Amino acid sequence: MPEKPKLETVAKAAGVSTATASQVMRGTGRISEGTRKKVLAAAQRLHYVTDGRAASMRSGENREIGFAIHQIANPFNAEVISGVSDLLETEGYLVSVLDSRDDTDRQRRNLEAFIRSSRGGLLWVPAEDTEDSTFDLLAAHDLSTVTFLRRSGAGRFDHVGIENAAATAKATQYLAELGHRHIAYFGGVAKAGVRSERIAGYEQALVDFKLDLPIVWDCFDDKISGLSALKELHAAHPEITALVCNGDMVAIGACLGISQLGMQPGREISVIGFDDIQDAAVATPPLTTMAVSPYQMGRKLARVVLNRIKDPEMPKSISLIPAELVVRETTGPVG
Amino acid sequence: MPEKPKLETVAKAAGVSTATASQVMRGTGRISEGTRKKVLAAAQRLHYVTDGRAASMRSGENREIGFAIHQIANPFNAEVISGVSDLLETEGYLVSVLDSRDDTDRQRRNLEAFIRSSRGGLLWVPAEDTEDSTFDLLAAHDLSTVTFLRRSGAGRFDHVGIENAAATAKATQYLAELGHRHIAYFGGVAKAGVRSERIAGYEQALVDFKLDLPIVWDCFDDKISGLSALKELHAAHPEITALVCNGDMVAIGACLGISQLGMQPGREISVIGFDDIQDAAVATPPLTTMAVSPYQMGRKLARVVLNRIKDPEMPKSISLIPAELVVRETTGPVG
DNA sequence: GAAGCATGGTATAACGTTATACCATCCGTC
DNA sequence: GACGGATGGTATAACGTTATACCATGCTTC
Repeated sequence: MPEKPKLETVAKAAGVSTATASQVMRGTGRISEGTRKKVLAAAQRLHYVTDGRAASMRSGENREIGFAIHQIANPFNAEVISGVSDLLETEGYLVSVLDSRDDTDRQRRNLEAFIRSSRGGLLWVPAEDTEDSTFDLLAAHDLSTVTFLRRSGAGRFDHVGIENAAATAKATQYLAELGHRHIAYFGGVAKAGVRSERIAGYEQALVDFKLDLPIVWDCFDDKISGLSALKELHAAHPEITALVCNGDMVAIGACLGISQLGMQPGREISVIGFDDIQDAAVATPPLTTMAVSPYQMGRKLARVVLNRIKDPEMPKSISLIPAELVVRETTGPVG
Repeated sequence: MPEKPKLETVAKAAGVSTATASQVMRGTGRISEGTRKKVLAAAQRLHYVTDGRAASMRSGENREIGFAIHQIANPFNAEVISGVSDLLETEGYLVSVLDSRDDTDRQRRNLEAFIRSSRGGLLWVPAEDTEDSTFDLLAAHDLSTVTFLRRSGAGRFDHVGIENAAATAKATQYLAELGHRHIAYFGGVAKAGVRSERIAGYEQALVDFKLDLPIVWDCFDDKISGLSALKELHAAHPEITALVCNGDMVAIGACLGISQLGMQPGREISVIGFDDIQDAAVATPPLTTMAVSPYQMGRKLARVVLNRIKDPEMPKSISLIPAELVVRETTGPVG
């Protein structure tokens, strides 16, 4: 295996200086067609690839964007990543993903890695319970950072998120209009962040429609947890006829539980999910849910970070995207 | 916002040379406790983080490993990533993921990015139809590269994969022993790679058990495609009583289709999936499938790349992991 | 043919680390 | 008190690029 080729190798092979070779590789347009061809041919032949570390150190530019995410194994997030990369790729950037799995230590190591390598920009879904010191660390190194979904950091970063409270209020209102009076908030465990915003919207709607006191039922946001938690909830509160859920996975789990109890989702108990993941439409029965387009959110996120890179001085922005009620078959009039 | 701190800043603040500061940060153990404390304090105060580009360029080491994957939005792959990172993190490495979505152009850009940044190691699930030139490119830059799942590159890389042929042979054998004679291979579209290995195992078993001629039914590997493809298959070949599937998603889709046709998976038509994703166990009915532990495969993958980094001269290795038949409720005697 | 200018090439000093080699002290020993 | 060996600190040359400034050449133009 030959030595890794560097610019010097290419330049020598083409019979020019490294300065010239560099200009050809960057396409400054100052080099004559003849020498350009020679250099390009040599580069191709030697499989030359610029050393991005040296280039980025010298030029201060880095076209690799980091995405620090809380959970890669999540179809919603996967779609977001697609949206982000599609847009950034058209601008010549590229997105590398680090998964913290909602572990704050791992998250810190991941973010430090992004700082170490001086990524050109940083997209970040902060883990639940992220320490203030982590926000401080990031603020101290001005990478162009955008927080996503979970807003924190005291306005020191751009943010893209969902109108959570408005969404759950809308869901609750819809159920109220169908005649439901005993509506629970179902799923999730966090006390702060996104979930607390959603619970706030739900509680506000209960007040507005003069409904029963809120019941918030904790459980992890996956199908299996949702299934067993639904049974517990039904045992403890048989009066409940409708659920506003923290996510589609847990909502589908709840529907499974309802079926296993010999009832039917949308008849005895209505269920509204959140996210509109792919499975929601093909679940049995198809799930009523609050839809936000993760792909579109990803594109928005990309646009925000590009703006920040272009103009680091611009005041921080906040973009909140509304969720839309998609009625399928897990909701119906109280009966 | 203050300037980004560099080693010089820290050294000055602590009243020592950059050489000393560097030694403290790296923990060479040659520096006295007193100065060590001073430097560490200054570093902390200034939120100093080593510039990995400079460090890696000078030292030739890079503790960031790249994972070029064909599809991030895939629960199997997500588990693999967890396994890889867990093991690598204990060794002080860190895994960043690039998703090519089975697009060979995007894949090439991604791999070039890894080469540009001289990642310490490279894990790679080659996209279907990867060009030879891409393998050449990688071979020319000896990053420690390990291919995963899809074997190619003419033995120039280490490889970790699944015993595909043996697995589908085992699945087919099990169905044959239940009395099935008309067994189809269901799902997938690729003509080469993993799927062709699996089809080979299936066909071999048909021969061994003197069964009907093979029927291979193409369709994309997701639930919805599986659902409609099953109906087409049943219309075209009503004699078929069992399916060996290319993946769990498509198998679950097939089960949905069977139900919609008024039959019951495991009764009129038996179905065996592949992968044993989380949903397989909670599907209705629970899916019989060929299980491989993605998490364990991830750990294996990590071990292989670590060995390669430690000893670049060692001959290339191939590790094939067997799949195990997990019997649930979608298979039963022919009847 | 001298002045002015565009064109195309190059020498060189950064960028922020780390590895090497070197130097100053101090301590103990005979 | 001269010598040998730790111990702990530092000056300096890389690593592979790119930006800047500079230089040589040839072409206009009057």
